[in-house]
Amino acid sequence: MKQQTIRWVAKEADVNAQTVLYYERRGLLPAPRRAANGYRLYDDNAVRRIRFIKRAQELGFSLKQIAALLALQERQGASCTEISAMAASHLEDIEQKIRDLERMRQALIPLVDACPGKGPLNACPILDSLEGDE
Amino acid sequence: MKQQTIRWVAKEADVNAQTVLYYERRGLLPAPRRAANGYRLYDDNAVRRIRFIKRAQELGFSLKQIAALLALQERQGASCTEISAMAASHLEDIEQKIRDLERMRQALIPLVDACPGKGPLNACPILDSLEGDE
DNA sequence: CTTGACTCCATACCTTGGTACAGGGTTTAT
DNA sequence: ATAAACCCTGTACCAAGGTATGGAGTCAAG
Repeated sequence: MKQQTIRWVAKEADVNAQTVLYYERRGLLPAPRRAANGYRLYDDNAVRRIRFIKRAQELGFSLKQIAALLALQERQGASCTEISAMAASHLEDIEQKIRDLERMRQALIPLVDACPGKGPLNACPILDSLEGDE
Repeated sequence: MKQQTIRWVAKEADVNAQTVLYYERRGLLPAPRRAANGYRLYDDNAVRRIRFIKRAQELGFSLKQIAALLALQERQGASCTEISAMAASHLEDIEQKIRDLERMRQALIPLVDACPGKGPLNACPILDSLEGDE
């Protein structure tokens, strides 16, 4: 398991080297070992850790949540309970966002449909709606 | 149509007075008339304008997009075409976001279902998935 | 031995939609 | 006349997830 530079780990995990530093500052990556010259030394574990972060981001987790997941993962004697709770809560957040967007969509569709796409603005149903014809 | 202070317009439109200033800086509200002492003077049009902004925000439009909508609304001789195009494009953005969230949801559901919610972490399907069992 | 590529650290900048604060003038009420 | 409450301008701050820049040290090749 040879130790490599920040540029190496960044390339392996397909992120920017700056981003690796950023993750370290955010507590998502542990402070790495240092070479004699002060350079950071990374190994495969660091690559795996960054890939973990990326996958969690793809599932919509924020870096803050991911930090919590990683902390749990590290903690000796932790059980699935908290991980499961976080995932379930995050799933609810996502479902809430979907509902919010779905509501916007349902409000927009009739407006887009009703708008002739030409003609004067004073007859535009979209603007009418925004101007508050309630 | 009597002229009133920033506090009044903020209260009428149900926003913070600071927010009114912010909208002015962002070009969403025109620079208002001033009283002799330099105080801003607003009328009902300003209230309507802020409410327009709020309603557009509820439909998911960004302030930048709203500024564009307002500019079109002001422009003499503008037609529905551009408004319609903006709304349609925004609707597509929303639908894309819904698809993205839906994808996350479909990835999360089996994980949450599979996780026993108790027991050791090394058997947690959620962490397994994030650790990259592809 | 010098140039280019890399690293270090610290700090600034970006977007979005505000909110807060400092330091000053004004207005209103007591 | 003085304190509370309001207004002005300009600036800084917040979250989130980075990206960029500056000045300095280091390392490998020609």
